[in-house]
Amino acid sequence: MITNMKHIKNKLEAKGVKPTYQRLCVLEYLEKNMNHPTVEMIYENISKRIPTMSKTTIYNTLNLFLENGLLHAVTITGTELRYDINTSSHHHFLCRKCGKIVDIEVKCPFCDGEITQIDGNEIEEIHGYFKGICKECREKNDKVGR
Amino acid sequence: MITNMKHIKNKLEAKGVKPTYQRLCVLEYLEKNMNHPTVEMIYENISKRIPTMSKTTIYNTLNLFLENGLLHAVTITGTELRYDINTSSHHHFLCRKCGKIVDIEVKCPFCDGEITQIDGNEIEEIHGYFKGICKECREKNDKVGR
DNA sequence: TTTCATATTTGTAATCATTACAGATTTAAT
DNA sequence: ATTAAATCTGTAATGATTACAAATATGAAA
Repeated sequence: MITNMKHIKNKLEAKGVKPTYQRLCVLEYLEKNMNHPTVEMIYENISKRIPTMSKTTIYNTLNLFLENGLLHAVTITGTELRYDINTSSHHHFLCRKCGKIVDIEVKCPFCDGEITQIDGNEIEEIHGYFKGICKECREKNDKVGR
Repeated sequence: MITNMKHIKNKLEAKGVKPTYQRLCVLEYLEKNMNHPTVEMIYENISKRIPTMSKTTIYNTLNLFLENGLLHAVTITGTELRYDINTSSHHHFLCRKCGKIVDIEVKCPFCDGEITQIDGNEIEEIHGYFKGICKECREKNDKVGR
């Protein structure tokens, strides 16, 4: 699947965000890399193409995208924010061994948006986080143990 | 309800943690303040009683408690860790207006511990985070708007 | 009780993620 | 082409957390 720049541009304009070159690059990276990258990962990659790219611009752009609903932030590690282009309702799994974050496509009673408040608290966002050992790390561990 | 030091001491010893004075104070504070305090809040309060208390000791102690299952960490804000003495299965709500974190006692399919893995990933921890406007902020807002 | 090894605490410095800010550059309309 | 506004850049500041080494406390052995 090829993510072309025209599609990226349309996506920005549809949300009322002016499509600058830097913004196009950030959004394109996020569409190609859906592994919930850190700011550092995004910066490192885009710096190769745009050597003058500033990390501040990455932060500004990501915050702008967040405000306009182009992204979701994942706070699962507690020490850094991860970014997720997949804004549909889903949960996340963090492996405590390799640090990988994977999407969890699982139904929960809150995902469908039917429940709008709990105990009088108005719900705008729902985040489900699982932590443990991922499939790959478990299999790797089994081999070593044999 | 009075949380006496003897009970705190027993709780530490039951988990194999040597009950030093600093550790007793941190655990006592957490039992009395179940509003998911930050490190700063814990430090500020205990400093009043123990003026020599070091923030590093707070961090060391909290990490020790985490390792020994005396606490849970809440990563809901993304920029700081919050600490929760309530280690039973429950979820959290963060108000984007006042920043308050409240416990959400709601049943979800994962809370009961019956589901131990998803897509081959072994689940050790489950965290449910809701974000929105809390009951108090909503009511306050209604009054102003009238 | 003294001695000594070990664990704990303390304070400072370092690190890492993020934001603030001001100057430089680009954009878009006139 | 001019010019005002928006955007980008780089550095400095902030805030949370950890690293580390010196100081202190603890507990067992003599």
